[in-house]
Amino acid sequence: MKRNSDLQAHRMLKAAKLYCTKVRIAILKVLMKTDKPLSQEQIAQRSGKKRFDKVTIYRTLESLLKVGLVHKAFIEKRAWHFELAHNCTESQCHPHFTCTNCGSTHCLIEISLPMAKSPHKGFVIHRQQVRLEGLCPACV
Amino acid sequence: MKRNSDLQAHRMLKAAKLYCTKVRIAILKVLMKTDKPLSQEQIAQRSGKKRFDKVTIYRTLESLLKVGLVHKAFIEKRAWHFELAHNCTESQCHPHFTCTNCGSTHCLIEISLPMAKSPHKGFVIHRQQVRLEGLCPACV
DNA sequence: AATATATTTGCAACTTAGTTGCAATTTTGT
DNA sequence: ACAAAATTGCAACTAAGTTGCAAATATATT
Repeated sequence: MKRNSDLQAHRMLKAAKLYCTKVRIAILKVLMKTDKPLSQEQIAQRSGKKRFDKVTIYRTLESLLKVGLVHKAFIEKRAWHFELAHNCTESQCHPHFTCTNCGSTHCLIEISLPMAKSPHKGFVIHRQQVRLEGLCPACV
Repeated sequence: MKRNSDLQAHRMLKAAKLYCTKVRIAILKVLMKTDKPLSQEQIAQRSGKKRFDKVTIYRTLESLLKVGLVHKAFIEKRAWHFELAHNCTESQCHPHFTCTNCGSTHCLIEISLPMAKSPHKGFVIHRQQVRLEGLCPACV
């Protein structure tokens, strides 16, 4: 019995011409169920009792990253965090907010800043990431 | 024979009520001489033949960070990078640009984005960091 | 200048995040 | 069901950063 999210994951992988493997589907489902960027450790914890190897998870995330299905978010506590790439344009994702008090991270999808304009010096800007710090509603 | 930069480092530390130690002065001088954020490894390499212990460097940077003399910049290659806090306002530093081709990082001090406005949800934004990706003049 | 106190430093050992090589397994197209 | 291509899991490793503690240094006081 396949669920909606399974089918959706399948579709995403097919569209990206990636093999539909258990790990990839499991990870996509984990990311579909959350609204926060997750570390490999968090993904491992949430992807079912049969814990996948961390190497596999890293490699899976890398393959999903390469085809643009997920994004890497700024580090908190020195670990990369990943999330589905929905709601993001090619050049800009939503800002990520980290609470300096409790350390939690939130995606502020309501906010978007104008893209930085390249200075005359010959830099070509492709992507922009914004990270915000402050107090979350629970800690204000 | 003390140099200008020594005196300046001394003054900065005095003003911040920190002990004027060799490591702190050496690190401040290293950071004064560069316009890019440096990792502890890079700082170690540049702070003279008598290489300071990395623990010491990390702790020194932390003390400088706490009094606001330096800033931590976004990670590249999974390592924190540090730079003098000059040219930064309380709420926003200049954007950091990383070249996706050669991996070099530049401080784009000419650019500044408007501060993000907090959404109504009760988030209080204190600081904003912007990271840019693209091609540097050498790689265009 | 000598001393007492407070702070900082260096060492060793450890943790955490992420990577590499390779053999075994799984997925896909036929 | 089979072969080719891609993915997975394991073990071992690297790189970044941290902790505890004893020794060394900086500062203020005499």
